[in-house]
Amino acid sequence: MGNTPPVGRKVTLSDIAAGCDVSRATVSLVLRGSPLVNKHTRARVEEELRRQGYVYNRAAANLRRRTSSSIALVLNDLANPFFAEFAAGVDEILGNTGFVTLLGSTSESTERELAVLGSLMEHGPAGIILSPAEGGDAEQILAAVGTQTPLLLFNREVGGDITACDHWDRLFLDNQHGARLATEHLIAKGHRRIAFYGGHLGSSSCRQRRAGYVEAMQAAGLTVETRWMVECIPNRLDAVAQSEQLFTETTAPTAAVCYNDAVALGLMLGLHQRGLQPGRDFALTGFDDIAEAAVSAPPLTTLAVTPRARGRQAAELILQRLQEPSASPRQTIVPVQLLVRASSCAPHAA
Amino acid sequence: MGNTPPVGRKVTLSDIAAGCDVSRATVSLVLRGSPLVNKHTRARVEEELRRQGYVYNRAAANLRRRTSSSIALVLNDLANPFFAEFAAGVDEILGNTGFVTLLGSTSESTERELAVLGSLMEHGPAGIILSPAEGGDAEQILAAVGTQTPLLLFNREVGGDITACDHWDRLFLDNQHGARLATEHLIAKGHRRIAFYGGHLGSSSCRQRRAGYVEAMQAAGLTVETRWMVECIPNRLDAVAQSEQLFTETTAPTAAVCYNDAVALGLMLGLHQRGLQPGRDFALTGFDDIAEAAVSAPPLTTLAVTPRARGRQAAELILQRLQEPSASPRQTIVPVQLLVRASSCAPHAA
DNA sequence: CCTTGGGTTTGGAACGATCCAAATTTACCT
DNA sequence: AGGTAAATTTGGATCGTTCCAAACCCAAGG
Repeated sequence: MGNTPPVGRKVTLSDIAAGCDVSRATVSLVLRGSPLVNKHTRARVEEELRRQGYVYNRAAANLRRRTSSSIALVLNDLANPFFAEFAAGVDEILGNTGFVTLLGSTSESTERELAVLGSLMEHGPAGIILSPAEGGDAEQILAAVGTQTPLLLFNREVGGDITACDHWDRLFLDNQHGARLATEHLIAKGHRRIAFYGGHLGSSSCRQRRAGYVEAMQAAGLTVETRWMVECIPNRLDAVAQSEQLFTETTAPTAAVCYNDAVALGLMLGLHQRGLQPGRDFALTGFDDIAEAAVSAPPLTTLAVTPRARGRQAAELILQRLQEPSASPRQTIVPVQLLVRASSCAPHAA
Repeated sequence: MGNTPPVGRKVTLSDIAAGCDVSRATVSLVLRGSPLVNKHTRARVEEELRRQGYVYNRAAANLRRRTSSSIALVLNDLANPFFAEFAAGVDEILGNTGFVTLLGSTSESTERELAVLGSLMEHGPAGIILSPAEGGDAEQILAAVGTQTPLLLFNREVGGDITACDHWDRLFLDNQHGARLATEHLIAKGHRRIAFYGGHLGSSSCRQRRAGYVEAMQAAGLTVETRWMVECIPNRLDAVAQSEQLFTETTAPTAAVCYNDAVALGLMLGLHQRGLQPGRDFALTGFDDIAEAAVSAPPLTTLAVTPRARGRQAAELILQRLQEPSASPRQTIVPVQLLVRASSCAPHAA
């Protein structure tokens, strides 16, 4: 009874139509649950769909309808748990909405970022969520993505002539306020010689966190020593390597606001190597609240940014943008929360 | 000079053809770098492509050519650094090869896994890399992905009737041997009362690791106490909660082989709470070598699995499969390497 | 018996690319 | 100039779906 499904080739809507003797158009209506089609034909068609194991070809449909059902997610560092959580959040929402996530990881390389964006654009995503690589150029990115596809910039500002991109939506953490909170917390603990440790000036988040630190220091009437503002690659390894820079002079800082948790954990190791015990001889704070922060020795005072929730938020923002393509661009700054743990002790010996 | 690019609509190959007075076919040849087209026409067309800001529509091309340029990557837990690194590795290779990664994260839910697979299949991926959720059913997965699309199973076996899926490629860690190495190491340190801590029996990797543990214990003539084989959800939180189970009897173990690093780190916390110092009063080993393992207190002895390299390998395996669709299915077991750190001390007091 | 009209169904032209066989131009040789 | 081979270009069909206007069916009403 009935034809057999085609071999080797995928089952198409025409196969179904032929299989139960109706037109392609009718099958298409059934697939989309149109109320136009008669109950009995619908049943017959649905049976045939099952029988032949039909799978919908969304690419073909998208082509005809001039629509898209994918969102590109381009991240500067997927391996970083912060972004991995973020990606999980994005995918969670997109999956629920019938969109599919096109992933691109740039490993912090701007050339690769452009290549990835170019490649993803060829798949015609409905929108783009981009956490840019450091040192990227706004105009180049704009050239890669065009003006038709809405883009949500996450986490970092991008370099170059930004005015050309003022129609992009933005989702940023309140870096400045977060760093200010951390600094104020250390000041309240009694510290006066406080460093800002780690990060690259190339990234906007680092500049913003430094600004928050400076703000708090000045508000408290404390002097900001430029030799206590140390740059390093924001990972554990370089953070260990550069840590000695804090102790070159006779008067060393007693505390440090660190660019992020990875840097803070690296600094802890560096302190140990100098015979200092973090959380007793030296106070420090991080940023991100990665899983490790709660269980390091000592547990790390840091700023919670709930990356998974940020991912969900980013997905929702881009979906909203698809609803209203011409609404004015939106910049969202999400607050961060100070989590006090044992690493931010009072100064050891006065 | 020349027409203006169309507004609102995307510029197509026909626009270019019209813009420089050649046929669509010629433009198509230029795009694909065919040697057939004359130098001068090529230059003219390329200029026009630039001028109008053309972007290739790969979906349309794929439709016509009956090909695909995407690979689906479905992971049970993207937020886990192990899988995040893996995903980064996959994307690294795929990106270089002109494929795009369709991401799907299932959060360890089998219903969601089926939904995600179904949704991704509609986009017609050339292949699938799947790290299945716990407790999934082979036949259901097979029904979702069909027999046309090659699938690479990563990290875990899947439940149910596997015989139906023996054409799937597989990439697994050598869990059994890894756990055996860890256990032998602890035995060599002088331990005789060794527990196997954490993981779910529902997952094949846990069963394999337990098997390796049992193997080593029996080979050394040591008894395996079933009350020292404790299950827990493989995350830090539950690992802390369940840790007391190791100490219910008068004779407690002096060491534990842990299901993975997260569990081991949780157990460390649990030990602290009992007043035991891991790496001095109690020895333990992990599995995975997550970033944290090297810097925990004490640093964790564990099995390195280099997830990023696994990701690259998975991508390469699936690409090979696309080259030779009918080659016989391949099962790859990758060796793991024991990294000895301070957590695996000798027994404290005999 | 013919009309009217709601409920269903349908052919054929899109969408944006590629393939293929055939047409056109150019180049070269007697 | 004429003829042939090589180089280049091209129309039209096609991939799997959706849209649209038109066609079909059947019962009720005049």
